[in-house]
Amino acid sequence: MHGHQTISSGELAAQGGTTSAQVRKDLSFFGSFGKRGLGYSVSALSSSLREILGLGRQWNVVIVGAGKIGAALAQYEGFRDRGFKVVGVYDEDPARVGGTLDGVVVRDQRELESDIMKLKPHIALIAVPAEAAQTLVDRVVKAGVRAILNFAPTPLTVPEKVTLRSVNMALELEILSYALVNAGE
Amino acid sequence: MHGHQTISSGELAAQGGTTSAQVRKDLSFFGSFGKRGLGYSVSALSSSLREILGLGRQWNVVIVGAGKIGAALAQYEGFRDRGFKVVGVYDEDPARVGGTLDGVVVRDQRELESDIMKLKPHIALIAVPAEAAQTLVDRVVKAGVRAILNFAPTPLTVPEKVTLRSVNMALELEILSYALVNAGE
DNA sequence: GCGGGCTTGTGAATGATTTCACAAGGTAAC
DNA sequence: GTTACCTTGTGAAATCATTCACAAGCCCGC
Ligand SMILES: NC(=O)c1ccc[n+]([C@@H]2O[C@H](COP(=O)([O-])OP(=O)(O)OC[C@H]3O[C@@H](n4cnc5c(N)ncnc54)[C@H](O)[C@@H]3O)[C@@H](O)[C@H]2O)c1
Ligand SMILES: NC(=O)c1ccc[n+]([C@@H]2O[C@H](COP(=O)([O-])OP(=O)(O)OC[C@H]3O[C@@H](n4cnc5c(N)ncnc54)[C@H](O)[C@@H]3O)[C@@H](O)[C@H]2O)c1
Repeated sequence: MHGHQTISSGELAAQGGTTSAQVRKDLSFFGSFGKRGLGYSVSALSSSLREILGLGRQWNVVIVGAGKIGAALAQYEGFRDRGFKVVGVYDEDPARVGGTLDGVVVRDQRELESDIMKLKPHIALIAVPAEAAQTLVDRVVKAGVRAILNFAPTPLTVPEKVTLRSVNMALELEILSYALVNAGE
Repeated sequence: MHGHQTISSGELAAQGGTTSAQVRKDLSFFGSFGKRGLGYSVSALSSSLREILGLGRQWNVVIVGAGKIGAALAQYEGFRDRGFKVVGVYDEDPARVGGTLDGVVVRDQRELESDIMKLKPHIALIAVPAEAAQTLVDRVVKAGVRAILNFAPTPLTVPEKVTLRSVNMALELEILSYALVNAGE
């Protein structure tokens, strides 16, 4: 941020909107990265965290559903920049299959299982309507995917060995709605 | 779900992936909605919660940034279905200004302040590049918006009276990355 | 090499959240 | 009406998370 070589827990806390003690406790979970009296070396901390988070390497991603949000995700530079590479996009709509999104061709969802066996993607993004989401999750899990990020606004279940996270934007708006109704109390 | 008239805390918990005690404690924060021995009336609970969350009414939303994610959000039916209406979309790119997204015309970001004063939207969605996000947040706050949902992967600050929530998809992927690296330990 | 000034790493204290457990109250069958 | 059975609502206990506070360690100037 300032081009400093080193940064203190207090400065990190200010940037992240938390407290210095919190930053130190969190980092101490992984080990001791700081130097007393000085703080943390920005470059050493950054590379240690990248290592710990598994960001040194490339992760391959498939996107299921090439609609509005699926297309936006497929073309999102923020993923590529961070080492997440879209290796496949799938849809059931013949009008979308065969189209191209940021260099990746949209393929028929019937190819999903065989492609996953072949490409061995690490992560699947689920961007289909809520009604179809569980079915697609079951299919990618069966084909071997162990990490899923879901955008459909519906609860999903996965086996224990699979990590599932969900982004629920409508819920976010409902939380804002509640905050607005209860503002100034 | 089953067409039941009534539902127990245990069934709600199973659906939401939590525990029955948790459901009852959470609901008790707002009042007593259940009948002992029977559970909760689905319709009464649903309308009470809609009331409490402020979902009876329509909330007007402006979207700042008509790029890939902004366009997807502008056309997202899930928002309209839940009473969130997109009343304006803004961009700085002349190639996008004047275009139409789901019936809403994209307007020049220079009109942002005057439009907000006029339309009085309740919520702003920020879908511009990270570098521009804080500036746009400051502008919509100054113009009177009290609730913001941010999609740019950057920390933002707002005055205390304003509610800010952020959706950080790259962070979600990093969490999955960490889970994959530490799988089976 | 020594002392002053900073900042880490971490136990202990405090605060928040979740889980437990059960009395109170309701249903329904007979 | 009585009994057998459920489920809520909620204090108390247990767990989890944050904040406090400070000894230990490191840098730097002298
Ligand atoms: N658009 C948004 O901004 C947005 C935001 C948050 C969440 N979501 C959620 O993301 C999901 C997709 O939303 P969208 O707006 O992109 O809708 P969309 O209708 O534009 O896209 C859905 C796509 O999924 C495809 N599809 C349907 N069934 C399929 C199947 N079995 N296999 C493969 N593909 C299938 C459809 O052909 C379509 O292309 C929905 O669950 C929605 O609630 C969307
Ligand atoms: N595409 C995705 O799936 C995705 C997912 C998560 C987060 N995001 C984030 O959302 C933001 C937008 O991403 P995108 O992929 O839509 O990028 P994009 O480049 O497609 O869109 C950004 C838009 O913002 C406009 N813009 C730039 N400065 C502006 C200003 N001062 N006023 C008004 N408009 C302005 C640009 O003209 C462009 O149309 C980024 O911060 C990105 O990190 C995108």
